[in-house]
Amino acid sequence: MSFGLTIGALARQTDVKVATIRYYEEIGLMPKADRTEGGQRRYGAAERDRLAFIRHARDLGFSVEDIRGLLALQDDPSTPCDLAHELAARQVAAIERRIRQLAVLKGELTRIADSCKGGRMAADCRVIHALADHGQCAHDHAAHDRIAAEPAVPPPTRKAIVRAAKRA
Amino acid sequence: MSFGLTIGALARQTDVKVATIRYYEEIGLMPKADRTEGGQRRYGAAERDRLAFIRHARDLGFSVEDIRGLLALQDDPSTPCDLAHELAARQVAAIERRIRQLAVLKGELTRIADSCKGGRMAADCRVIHALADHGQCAHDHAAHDRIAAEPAVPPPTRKAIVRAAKRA
DNA sequence: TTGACAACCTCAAGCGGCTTGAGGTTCAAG
DNA sequence: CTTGAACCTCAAGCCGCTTGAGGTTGTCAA
Repeated sequence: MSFGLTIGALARQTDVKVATIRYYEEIGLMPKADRTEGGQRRYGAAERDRLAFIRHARDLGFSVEDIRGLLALQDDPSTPCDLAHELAARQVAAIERRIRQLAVLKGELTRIADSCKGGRMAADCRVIHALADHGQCAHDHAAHDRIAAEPAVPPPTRKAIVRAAKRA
Repeated sequence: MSFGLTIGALARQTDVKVATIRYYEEIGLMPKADRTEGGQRRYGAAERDRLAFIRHARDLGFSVEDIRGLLALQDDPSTPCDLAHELAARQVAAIERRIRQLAVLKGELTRIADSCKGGRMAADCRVIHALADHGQCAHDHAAHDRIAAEPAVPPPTRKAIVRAAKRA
């Protein structure tokens, strides 16, 4: 089964950095790896697949906590997959919100920048003035919601997770 | 000039949290505030305007470091405003990139979620399988560039800034 | 067998941009 | 004069890693 992949080889295959793999082990996303006598990690196909799954889900914008849930599903394939759909749907909705927001911001910024073509002094610069006065804006805008969906159940703190992972 | 605004009143007027205002003072975005005899902060119109400027620029997605540059321009209105335009243009470009990425992600996720309508077991769930296998994806996707533009000159570390602000 | 050297190891701290909390002090109204 | 909301400082926490120091292992050629 095991190919005896080193952590570096695994990193190359999955395009996940070495330090990140160790981090995933620390927080319990990846299992504790087998070790050589000298203490170096060695991985097999199952670990590679799991890491690829994580990588892909991260690329799609899922939070680490979301991924914990998705991995639990994958680990126990007899449970219903409604959770996976709910997470996916929330993620799509969050992405849509974010796209709409960004479109508004882009319009605002473009309008501001176009209204003053540079080369003049800051005192007369429309960019500066527009930033100083939100009243000039065509829309309300607030850029800072996050993409990740908020979990229905308040999750354990990160410190708690790291600690739990260390105990286990 | 000074209305003698308390930090709480300023927070309400600008929609910036009290703790955030103190943080901005710590990192030197806001000047050290005047204090009452008892040591409480009091603000005037100039500070309110500056904070509104910061708030607005943050809403538009500018990083704190970008804002430092924009504020310096505002503080010295005889300098040319090319920097402001460059920052604005970079920000627009970054937003466009981000929107394109998110559109790809959304398409991918929607396709995945639609291909399996829930209610079944995780073993057969397309969402789970699609996450496990990037080969099923219609596009490459990597969600994790940031919106903020990278500065041309490597900036001082954050710690250094906080320390410098404390010395001053 | 040995020596070089890349790749590995752990542990601690850093990044942005705030937020939260503990534990204490000030201020304005009644 | 007393209440109590609002203020103060300082430290630590949040996410999801990344970086760095300082030391050890594994592999290859000479």
